[in-house]
Amino acid sequence: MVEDRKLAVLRAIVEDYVATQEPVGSKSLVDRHPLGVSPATVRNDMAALEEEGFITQPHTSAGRIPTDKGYRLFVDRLSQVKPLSGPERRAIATLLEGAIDLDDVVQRSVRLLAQLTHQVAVVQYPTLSRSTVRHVEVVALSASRILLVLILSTGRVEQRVVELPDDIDETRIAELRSRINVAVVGQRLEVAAESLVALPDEFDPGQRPVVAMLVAALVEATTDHRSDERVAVGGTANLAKFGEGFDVAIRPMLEALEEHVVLLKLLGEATSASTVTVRIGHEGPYRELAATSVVATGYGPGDEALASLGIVGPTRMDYPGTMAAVRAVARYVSRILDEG
Amino acid sequence: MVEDRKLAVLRAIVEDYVATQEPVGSKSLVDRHPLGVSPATVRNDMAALEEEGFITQPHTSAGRIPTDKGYRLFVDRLSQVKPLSGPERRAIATLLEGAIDLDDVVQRSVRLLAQLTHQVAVVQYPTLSRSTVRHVEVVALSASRILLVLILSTGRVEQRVVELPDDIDETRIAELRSRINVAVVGQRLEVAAESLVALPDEFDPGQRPVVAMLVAALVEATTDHRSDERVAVGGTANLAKFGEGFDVAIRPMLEALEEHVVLLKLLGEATSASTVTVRIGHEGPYRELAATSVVATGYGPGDEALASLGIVGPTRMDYPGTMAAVRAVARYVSRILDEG
DNA sequence: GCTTGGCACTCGGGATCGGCGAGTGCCAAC
DNA sequence: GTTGGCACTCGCCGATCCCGAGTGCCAAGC
Repeated sequence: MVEDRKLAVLRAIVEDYVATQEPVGSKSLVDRHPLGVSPATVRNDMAALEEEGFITQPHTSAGRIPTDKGYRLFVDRLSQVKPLSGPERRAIATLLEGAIDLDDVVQRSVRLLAQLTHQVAVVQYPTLSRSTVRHVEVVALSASRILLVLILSTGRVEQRVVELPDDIDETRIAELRSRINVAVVGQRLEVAAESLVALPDEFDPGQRPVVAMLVAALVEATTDHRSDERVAVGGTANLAKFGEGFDVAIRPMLEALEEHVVLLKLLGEATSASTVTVRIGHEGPYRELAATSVVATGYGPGDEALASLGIVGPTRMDYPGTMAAVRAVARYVSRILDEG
Repeated sequence: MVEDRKLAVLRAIVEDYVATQEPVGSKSLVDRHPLGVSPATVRNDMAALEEEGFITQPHTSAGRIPTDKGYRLFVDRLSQVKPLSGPERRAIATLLEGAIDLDDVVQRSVRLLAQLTHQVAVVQYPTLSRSTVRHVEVVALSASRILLVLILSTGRVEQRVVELPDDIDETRIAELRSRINVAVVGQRLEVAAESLVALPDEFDPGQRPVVAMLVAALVEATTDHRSDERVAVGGTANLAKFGEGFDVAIRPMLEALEEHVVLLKLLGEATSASTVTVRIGHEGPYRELAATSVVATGYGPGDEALASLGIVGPTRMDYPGTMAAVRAVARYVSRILDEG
């Protein structure tokens, strides 16, 4: 079947190009792959593939390299997922299980991902808005200074200091603490914010101003999405692999990595926890990143995606291996979050 | 005075080289600086400076560039501190004052430093060991799971979950909370750790195992210096300025930036809060970083250095400007920490 | 009708080479 | 100690050339 062989040729081109970083010609292709046909035949197929836009020549009289469209076809139809090796799985499991707290989980994941894929890894911190309130602590730092500590189901801790106009005694604080907790523990953040807003009305008129101040600080802490934008980046040193194509590839990537908003947008397209999303080259909104691809997926306890993680690298990358690594890490992280 | 002019020549060479990135010759030197002598004279001085090891020629028949020794002399004796502009000072102040919590302060500082210096900025999180305990919170997550939250004077929060063998009721927890706080609030971490170790003995023998478990977790949290090693890195995109000398300069830097331990060692030499330390090229322990310099200083409330911050960049950098920026940021950050 | 070997052609990359010019060191004169 | 003059050095740049990998096309073969 001719069509099948054409696809086999495309697959072979992608694999060779990713491995060697050099345009691949018809001769070397038949040498390295058991296609069972002559170079001339492969040339015909290549001409057809080029016609259809899957491959291109950097210049006349050079081999072919895949286009973004070619990579896309490869990723969608030609690549089978490459399962991780046993040792790799074990390494992931043991490394992540040693994590102490949420920060540590994120840090470790990002390192892990960078090591496994040899690319730049990006891990978004779990979103605040989808997590629930585990506990609210009210502490008197001095007679009129109150420290509020908000502990979330994901292990995240937010804190705010509130300066009160008047002194307040321990009994009051204890009462406040218990009533606030009764009102919000176990609720999702958005819901908790609503419950909080209604809270001052339940108190004596005399106390309401104080309660209102505390509530305001808490609401601010729950609705402040600044921290949603936190990401950890790792494996930047892998950029050094390039060497060639500096301006085209590395500079824009370094810039993007600084801009966490951009990163989040890139990752954000991948919201489902069960699928690995691949954005190839120009497919994204950023023209400067035309030479880079993003492989990302959501993660979180259950099948609910609290946040995304993934890698950013050159379009010319090992997609099957990378996708497998991203998926594996996402699963393990989700499991850890489930237990914690 | 001849010796004076030789130093003036050195200063001019450093300034020109930093500005143009190109070896500077005798002719262009006299054109751009009011030395009041002819190129020939400058050549004589240059020969002497080269003899003494302050400058060198990349190859015969090229201009001169400063050696590490030349930069050292320049930094120590020839450069006068370049005060920041008013707008710059104001920008620093307003940006840092908008910070919400410790994390935010660090993040903002690192960005600021990167922007001001156009180099890669590194800020170490305040060391745990020198800060004091502000509050310890004990929260029951379930009947037998306890969450410990340790809040420090620097605004840092550490948390640990402890699984108890038996259930524990709220009264006990309240008692534990209050006694633990009485024992440690206001103490430095090392002291607090000691107070904690003695604590179980004050309880009934029946309660001691539980107390001991909580204490162990707290002691671990206070003495765990893992978190001392936390650093924030920013401005990596500034590395793209290089372009040339990729392998020699950028690759090792990217690698060092990944290795936080290495970074800390580099910054760590700068422990004093009042002086800005400069390490030039080969002066440090890392041979791979021979093409890079570090400008760093300590910071912290009062004159006590809780941690370090600084920048890493090519030896060929604007030392006066960079030193001024590093010092200014350190001062403002210290002030913020003082108030918070 | 696909496949294949042959063949002329293209063109980028590396090697070679010569001229240009910035910069030097030295020396004699001031 | 400073200066102008001068011969010399050597890296950079552009021009030229050649090689070889790779192509497209065509005619013959299965």
